[in-house]
Amino acid sequence: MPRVTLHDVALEAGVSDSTVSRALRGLDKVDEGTRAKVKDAARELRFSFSRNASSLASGKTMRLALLFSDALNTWFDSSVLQGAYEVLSPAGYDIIPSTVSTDFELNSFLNRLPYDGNVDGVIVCSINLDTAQSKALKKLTIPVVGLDSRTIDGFDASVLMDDDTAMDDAVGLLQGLGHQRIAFVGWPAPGDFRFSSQLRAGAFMKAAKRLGFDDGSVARIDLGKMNDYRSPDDALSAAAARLLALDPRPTGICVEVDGFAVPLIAELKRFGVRVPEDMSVIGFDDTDVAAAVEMTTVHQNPVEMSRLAARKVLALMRGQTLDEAHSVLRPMLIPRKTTGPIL
Amino acid sequence: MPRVTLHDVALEAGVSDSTVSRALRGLDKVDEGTRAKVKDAARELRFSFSRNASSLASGKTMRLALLFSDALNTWFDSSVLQGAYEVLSPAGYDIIPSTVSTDFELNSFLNRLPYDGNVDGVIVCSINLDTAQSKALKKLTIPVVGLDSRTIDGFDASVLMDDDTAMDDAVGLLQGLGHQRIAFVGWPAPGDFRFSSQLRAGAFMKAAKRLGFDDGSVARIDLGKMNDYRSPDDALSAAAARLLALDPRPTGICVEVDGFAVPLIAELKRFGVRVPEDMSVIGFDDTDVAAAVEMTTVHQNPVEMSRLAARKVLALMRGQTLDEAHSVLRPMLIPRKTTGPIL
DNA sequence: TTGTAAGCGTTATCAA
DNA sequence: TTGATAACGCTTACAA
Repeated sequence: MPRVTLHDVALEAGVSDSTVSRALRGLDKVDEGTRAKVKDAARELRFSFSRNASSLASGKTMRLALLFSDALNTWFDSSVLQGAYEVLSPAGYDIIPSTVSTDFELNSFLNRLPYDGNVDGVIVCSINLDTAQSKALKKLTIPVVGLDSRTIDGFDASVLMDDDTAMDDAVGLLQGLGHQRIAFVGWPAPGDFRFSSQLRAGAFMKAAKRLGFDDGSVARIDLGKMNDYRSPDDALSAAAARLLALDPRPTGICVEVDGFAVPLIAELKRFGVRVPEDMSVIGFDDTDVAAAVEMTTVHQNPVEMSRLAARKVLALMRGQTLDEAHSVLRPMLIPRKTTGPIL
Repeated sequence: MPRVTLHDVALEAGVSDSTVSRALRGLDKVDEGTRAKVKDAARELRFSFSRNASSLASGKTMRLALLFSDALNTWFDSSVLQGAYEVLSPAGYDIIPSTVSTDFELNSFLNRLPYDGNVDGVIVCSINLDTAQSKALKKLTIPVVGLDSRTIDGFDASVLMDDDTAMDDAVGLLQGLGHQRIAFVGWPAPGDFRFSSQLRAGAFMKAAKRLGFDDGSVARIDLGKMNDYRSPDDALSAAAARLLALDPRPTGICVEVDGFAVPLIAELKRFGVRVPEDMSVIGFDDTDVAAAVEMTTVHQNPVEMSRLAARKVLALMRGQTLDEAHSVLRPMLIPRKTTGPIL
């Protein structure tokens, strides 16, 4: 099956190559009559552009890279994929996902980028860059937007969640329900990175302080990295054990992500701790699972966040300037059945 | 930031362009001394290949298209993305997801493909092709593998689940628990397509017959398409209402997908039907949500299926032949807490 | 409004 | 083992 080229269409339509190019790309300064003729020929021959050739000639690749630090089938990452696809695909862009799980991989990615020319833009997801990495980004000629990153440094644009306010809401709910002793349970992240973990734990401590909890009544459980455990179940047991060992034992906890909070509740039950009678639990994300078990959680919408980020790269790739380069979204606390008053 | 080209490296290393190309691609017939020299120059200049130029010259794009009929952030599709990424990325391939939701879109995709030359292969996911479409595929010069499709017609290779056996297991469990009246609840699929719905409904009816249920004791609820409803909640209410209207009312049901089964259970509870006391429910997929609510379901592993499919395209793209082009995987019934004996 | 021709950055063929 | 040189399929000045 020999490739049908622009030239074939030109021959068929009886015009020059450049006219075909112009006609098919919808440029002006083309007689509508010839355009119709060309389109007919193209349709008949089933012509479609070689993106490679177009890219090579024009310098635009019409491709965008999405960089993740976790698996593509996680709730957050797959939502980002979908959101980005929704806005980029109609604009004619292909999206190309990649993942990195170590700083080494991240650095290779970042180092290759500036000289690479294989994509027109990048969305970087849930990755916190260090100073050197941010600096590397600044040298790029293609736009890079950060999504769910800690800082906006180095990014041409970004979309972040306001974790502080969310945490105020969450801790505020526990306080309002009468809880005096509270704790934060960090999620053992996969890979080398610390994600936003440190962020949420820090936000929790700040919120607690702001709301008047004293040091003795606030605990923080840091479980390290997932790789430190033989299995996710082990991490879960560790979390439950450490929680119950706390003295005084907290009656209200925030768990960094829903995906860890839901099985933790089951694990707690196994230890004889009822939720919410003995302990109130608040998660973060509002995934399907959280909704299914009616867990109180902090809702965020990564599809929407990603659409916004994609609109930003798109504008930047088109050479436009953004009126608001850096957006901060407000997550929303959804009280459900895993939080209750002190009995 | 001017692009660093192969030529720049050649200049730096004091050799010809072609030598750089050969050296960097690891081809033989290159003196190891010069190769080292070239590599040094490349590293120093931070050179990386332009995929576009390589593709144009070589005819290989090193890109693979993934075609879905549903959103990228669904459980199944995102798992496929991840599985494919795991095997194709190390092999140097980029993966490019696209979605189609109408037959028209599907046809445009298929028609463009053969003359397109923008990808080296395609994985088609959960899409049932009609005869004309299968025929169109056969003309392609790039390999196309089907994943979770109804038939293997037109595909160079495929990975399917054995829905029949799974259904035998599911219906068998209900029967074993003493249920005399059973029903299948179809999931109102989004978009134009019917996915594997018809397949599972059909498999259910067959399994029931095989196990000795007579026509009067088996019901099948077809809810049409999601687009027919104002909201997913409406579809849910419709399902529950139709179920309860059944006379005699079934005591055991199979629901096409977990994602519909879980909220349906909640809806049933609202109607005063307890699960499993009044009605046993079996789902399909074994998603996180199913596990979280301890629902009996039929487990399948789309990440693993996708890895297998990806290995197949990869081999085909490399011109190898497959010893087993078409694989059928066996799903597994996981009994949990939504099924119980007749009380 | 249309055509000519020079790239774009590689690979591949053929000589050397 | 290396080096010219002609593709690859398109875009884009510039000329007509």
